[in-house]
Amino acid sequence: MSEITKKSSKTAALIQEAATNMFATYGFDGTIMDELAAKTGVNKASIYYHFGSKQGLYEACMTTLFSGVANQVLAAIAPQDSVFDQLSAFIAAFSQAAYKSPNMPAVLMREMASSGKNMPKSARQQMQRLLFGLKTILEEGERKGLLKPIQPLTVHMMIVGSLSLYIVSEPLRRGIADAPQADISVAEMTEEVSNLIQNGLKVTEK
Amino acid sequence: MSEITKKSSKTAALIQEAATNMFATYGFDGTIMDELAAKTGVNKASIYYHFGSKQGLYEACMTTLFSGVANQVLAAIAPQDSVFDQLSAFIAAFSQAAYKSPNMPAVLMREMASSGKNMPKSARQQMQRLLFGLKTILEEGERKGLLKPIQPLTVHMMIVGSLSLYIVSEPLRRGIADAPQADISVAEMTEEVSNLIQNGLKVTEK
DNA sequence: TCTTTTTTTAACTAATTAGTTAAACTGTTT
DNA sequence: AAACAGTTTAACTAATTAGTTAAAAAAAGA
Repeated sequence: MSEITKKSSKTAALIQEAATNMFATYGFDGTIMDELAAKTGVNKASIYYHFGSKQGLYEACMTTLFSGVANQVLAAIAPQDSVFDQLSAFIAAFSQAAYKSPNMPAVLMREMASSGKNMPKSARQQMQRLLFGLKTILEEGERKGLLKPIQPLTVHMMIVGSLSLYIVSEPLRRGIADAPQADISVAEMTEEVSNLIQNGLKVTEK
Repeated sequence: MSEITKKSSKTAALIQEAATNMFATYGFDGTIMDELAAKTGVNKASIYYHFGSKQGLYEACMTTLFSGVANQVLAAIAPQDSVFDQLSAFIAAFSQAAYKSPNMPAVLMREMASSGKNMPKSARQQMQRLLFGLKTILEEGERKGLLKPIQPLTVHMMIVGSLSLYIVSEPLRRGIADAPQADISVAEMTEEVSNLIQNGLKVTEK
């Protein structure tokens, strides 16, 4: 073990995991370092030893939380597939990534509401890469005469906005006892979003 | 003047307006009462006199912020119109309401990320009424054989999620200087969302 | 105009919060 | 085994935060 010991990496990871959950649930200001220490069983000074400050901890959490999102989504897209399959794969992969890590959409929404001022550059870049990947699909579809022209940002917002809102609202929807039938699973939601977007963009015969 | 004086209603309104902006920007925990007092030029004790507590102030702000949203949207729908026009009017009215009051989508997103735990019942009811109004349109469209079957919640999430995310991300998008052409106006976004959803739901000839 | 009620104020309070210190403990290297 | 480096700890600190008090000021009512 050279720079980082086993113990230290375990402690740091434990802190980071708990902190990510708290930041997603309570926001930056609502996450209290004493509570985080209590939650992890780690002494508060250890947190400062490993991460330097609350802000430093936040940035580490965000960097990890958003790292790989774009990779996962872009990796799910096979360029030789039809643009419809590419689009479908994009939506499904984003949905899966967000569902597997609900802290990500929650933080994304908080950061957007705060004008992204605490969002590290690396996280922003991940979002940019998503938009660019989607743009590539849409442009190809338009070029082949299969998809209608549309602003990539519109489609991006519809995918990210709807699925993020759906996923983070799960606890709230579960609490609404008067509308049990109104709720749907993430798989169903994803498929419906995907179908609607594909049908909405598909060039139809006139 | 009986229960509430002119001066008191002016002061309370001034506090509430400034507080709403701050809650939307910084969240509940990030909004500091001393700063709110400084921003309004009102003594902090006056805030407590009028609203009782920070939580009481928050609830007053939220109640006002969300009041009328459903009314505005539902009022924009003419039941004798085609379901496409109804849908279009729904989307346009929500977009306008959110754009005119960007604090609303910002708070909505924050509250969703926090499982809505600080969201007053009245605000929740407004959202429920929106979903119900949309459900009515979709069911009518399906009954008439004009719209494909789809879960109202899916469409609701797509409208609210995409437009809210778009509107609150405006400051962030403006800050991204390397993609000026990638941005679009709210009118264009609204129209594209509306067209895509309508085309995506439209029953086509086989 | 006087009395009552409402509102605002300056100053204060107790609790909370992010962060710090230096010693003790643990792990690594020679 | 000793020296060095890394990590954790208990206790502490200064600043901040939500909230309070009682008097002064303003507004309303008779």
